[in-house]
Amino acid sequence: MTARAEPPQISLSLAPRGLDLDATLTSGQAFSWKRTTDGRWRGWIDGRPCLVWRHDEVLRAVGPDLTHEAVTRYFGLDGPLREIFASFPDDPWLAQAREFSPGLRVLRQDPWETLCNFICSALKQIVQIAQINAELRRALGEPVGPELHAFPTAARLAHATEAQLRACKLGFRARHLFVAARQIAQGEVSLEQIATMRTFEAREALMRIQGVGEKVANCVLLFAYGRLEAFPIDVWVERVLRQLYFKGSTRVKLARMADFSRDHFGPHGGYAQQFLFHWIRNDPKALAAAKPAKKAR
DNA sequence: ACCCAGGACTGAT
DNA sequence: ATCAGTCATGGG
Repeated sequence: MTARAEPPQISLSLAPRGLDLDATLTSGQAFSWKRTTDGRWRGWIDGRPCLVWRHDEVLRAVGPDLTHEAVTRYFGLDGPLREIFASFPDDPWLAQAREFSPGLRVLRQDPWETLCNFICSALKQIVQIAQINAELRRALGEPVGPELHAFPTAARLAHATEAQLRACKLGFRARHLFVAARQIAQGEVSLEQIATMRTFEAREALMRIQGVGEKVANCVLLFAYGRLEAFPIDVWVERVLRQLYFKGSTRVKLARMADFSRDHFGPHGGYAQQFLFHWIRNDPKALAAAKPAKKAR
């Protein structure tokens, strides 16, 4: 404890009925959280810095202007979890994935930052996306404390130079992010309106943004707008589907896997997708099960 | 040295 | 409509 006066903070607690912070915050949906040396998590909820940790059955979060409602919503603990899980198919792979990390939750994050994160995600590893997020904050974000920068607004990114963006290790994604920022700043696409649209129209609107294809649109719908039916298929989920649900067939096309996923995993398929994604990337048994057949050499 | 990463865009069929 | 080529950069 420092002797200095603390900034005004609100402390709160809730019984989350199971929330695995480590799994949730490292599962490739959020990219601005860092684990502290004592196992807590520093990050942002609704644009406000905070510190989050779990003690037994209680989740604690501390940060200026933080509310119980905001934390509950962010961690997706206000949804009908029991109904969601009950809607899952009786499926041995999904069952294993859920068993691997039962406390994994789908977050509901800020749409703008989530959009940027996934525009930057193309052909990047999760750690690198987090690094880009940190660079953008440091270079262009509003300072809100020592070594603490908010995520830059669309207007700010729109007025940056493409060279500034490239300096944040964006590579070829710099142009995408730059154009996207201008589109949002000029109101060509409204992230607020998207919240009111049906998922299909919301997806089409998102895909009008530069750097946003079907996969990124689905990530934003799932991880920011709470559209649990959105089912992103990245290289990992494609691997799971192909190897475990299509018997390793090499010719099944992406569109068919998307159709299958919608039918098979149901109205909250995106949630199932997140269990599968985390499972295949972290459970050695899953990796072994989904390993492609050895190519003849 | 080589392959891969939570892909999207472009231009040619 | 489908399909290969291309786009930077860092990790394993």
